[in-house]
Amino acid sequence: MPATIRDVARASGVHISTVSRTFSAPHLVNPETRVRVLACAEDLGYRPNRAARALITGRTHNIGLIVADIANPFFPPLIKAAEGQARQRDYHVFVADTNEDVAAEEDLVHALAKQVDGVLLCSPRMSNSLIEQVSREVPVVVINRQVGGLPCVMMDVGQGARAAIEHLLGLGHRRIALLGGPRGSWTAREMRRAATAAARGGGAELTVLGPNQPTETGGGALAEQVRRGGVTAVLAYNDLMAIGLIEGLDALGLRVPQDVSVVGVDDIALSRLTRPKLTTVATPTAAAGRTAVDMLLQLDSDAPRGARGRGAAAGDRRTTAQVMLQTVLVVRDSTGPVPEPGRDDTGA
Amino acid sequence: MPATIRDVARASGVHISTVSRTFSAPHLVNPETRVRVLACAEDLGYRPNRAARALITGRTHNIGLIVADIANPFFPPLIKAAEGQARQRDYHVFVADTNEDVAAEEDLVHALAKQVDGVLLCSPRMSNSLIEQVSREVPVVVINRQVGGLPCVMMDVGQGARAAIEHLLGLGHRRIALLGGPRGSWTAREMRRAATAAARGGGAELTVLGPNQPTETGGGALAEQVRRGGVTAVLAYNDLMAIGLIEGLDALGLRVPQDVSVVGVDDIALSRLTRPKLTTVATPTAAAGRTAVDMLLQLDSDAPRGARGRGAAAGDRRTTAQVMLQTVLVVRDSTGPVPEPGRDDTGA
DNA sequence: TCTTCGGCTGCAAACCTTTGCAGGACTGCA
DNA sequence: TGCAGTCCTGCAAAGGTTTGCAGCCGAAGA
Repeated sequence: MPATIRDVARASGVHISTVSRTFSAPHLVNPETRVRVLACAEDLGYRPNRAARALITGRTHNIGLIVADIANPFFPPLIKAAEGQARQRDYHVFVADTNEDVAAEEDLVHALAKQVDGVLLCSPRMSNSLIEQVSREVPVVVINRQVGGLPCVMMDVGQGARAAIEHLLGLGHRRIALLGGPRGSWTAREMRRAATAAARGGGAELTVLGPNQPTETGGGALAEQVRRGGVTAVLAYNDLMAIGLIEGLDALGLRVPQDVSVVGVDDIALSRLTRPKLTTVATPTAAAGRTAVDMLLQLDSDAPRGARGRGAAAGDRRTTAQVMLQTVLVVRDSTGPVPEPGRDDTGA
Repeated sequence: MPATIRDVARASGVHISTVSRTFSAPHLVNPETRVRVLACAEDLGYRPNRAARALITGRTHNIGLIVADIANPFFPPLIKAAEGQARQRDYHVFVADTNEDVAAEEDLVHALAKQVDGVLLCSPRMSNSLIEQVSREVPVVVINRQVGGLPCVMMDVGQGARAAIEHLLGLGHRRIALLGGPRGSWTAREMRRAATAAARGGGAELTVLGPNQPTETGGGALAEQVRRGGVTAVLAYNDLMAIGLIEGLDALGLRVPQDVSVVGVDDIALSRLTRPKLTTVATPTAAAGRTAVDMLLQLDSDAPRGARGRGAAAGDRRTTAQVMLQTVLVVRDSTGPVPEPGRDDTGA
């Protein structure tokens, strides 16, 4: 049923190669012929078969986007932005969810490799060496992690963590807890490094709790530890954990921000809707998605287009762009001045 | 660089067709040969090229998933479930976002048509006739809408709305508002129909406000109208609007549920995290995603597999499955008994 | 010993495009 | 009139795979 290039050729009385050129190199075909072909194509509802085209050009005009958990509210804005940017450039995007599983992650990129011109890896959990290995099979741009010389786009959570700690210091807090993220997360390491340094610089004590599941439940589970630790402020790995923690503290009878200040990271839509509204480090997720797509497509057009097969597939011109996006601290209602000493479990 | 079937054939000393069969019809090849071929394939890192396979089989093993807005928290759980189900069946999924735009929606399904075995249309904004038209080009399963005889999976918001209204009636409310959804939404119509009937049955008065943008802002904008209307309870088109409304009411000095009861629809993760926790009609979005994928794949395997080209592409065996998923009312903290009469703007 | 059959493998066409090469029709110039 | 050059078009190979058909080999039955 679907019309092929041959049907159009027959209908318009030209050779298939002319039809092909009408679409892929219009300047090579006589204007009159072109309009005739276009008219027939329109009539028959012809659309070039991308798979067949990919077979010979080596360009699929698809990209893959691999994330740890689609339902984690951090990702949808990124996915949306990436998809929009890609489509504007006439690319379609495969979205895949690894469920935070390393093996699934690897399988996925292999499975997708032949079908895409490149893959976006969001907050991958794979080891660096594994990532480098798969990057030899298919062009890769990494989001939210720095791995070797691979192109990547990061959000400066280090700076964000520092700003958050300084904000807390400014409110008088000196005993602060950091709710760590998942094992193997680059972001988690960066935050820890920066937060520790900032706390030390401000003469405060920072205790690290974790690693943890980066979810609401993961945050809630730490409420008891936070209470026992006697800290007056908490920086959480992300907003979800911060919100979970606030819930948990509430259940223990601790109020935010009167008893404990809490700051999150990401500024997901949700953080504006909870009560208290969450103080958080806003990460430019949409910009990251767009930038990553641009980088990937750039990489792609730099690649040796004609040299298919054995050609120097990669390595020649390693575009080693690594961009760092700025974060900004958004102060809302979940942080406040350190409580007066003399409370049950806060005193020295 | 990537190994082809030919490389494997050469390495294992058999014809390419034998390699092909090793993968797609293993029982046709001698066990010894098979292990040898498999070993060579493994060695060379060979993976069948799906595009080439698609070219001849007519099956891409891809599906398309078209949603109005990836960032709307209603969709991610559905996307996640659909993607998981698809991949389990060895399908990859294209996700595309229409930004609530009808034209984009149509373009998208045409653009995707050649590259997928079927398309999932989530809460489409296209007209019925347009949907039926595109469904002749590519198999379609519609989610959250009933259109002609097309296969679809719906969530019973009618029943949900009825349950919500009955819950409110039970709490003594007799003046209730319905916050309508976007124009052209099937769900919105169903809710309205059911809610009106239920209210009338219970001797209550139901005023419909809308249509509206199905967002937090859309809900917030109605706070003033709700106050002026003097209603004691509100059923919102979805949780986002309900939450926005609660915010708006709060700004006007009205407390939920003491002054006004609010019920949402969807039970997005968010609704458990706001204060007060939202009473809402839970819709089985994940189940809907999985079911829709199953239906699409079923459709696909029913189709005349061999008869490519002119064959009876559709129409023969219209699998007209239309499944309706149950919803359930989740009572939390945003609904309560009707306030005592005598308050400023509630009295008759 | 001859046939038959089953199990396995090779052959080649087909799927739909793109693209280097060559050829045809024309134009303009000498 | 002849020639070079330009524009356009057709030819055919190529890309990686599947699959109907035919052929080979060996075993079983007669």
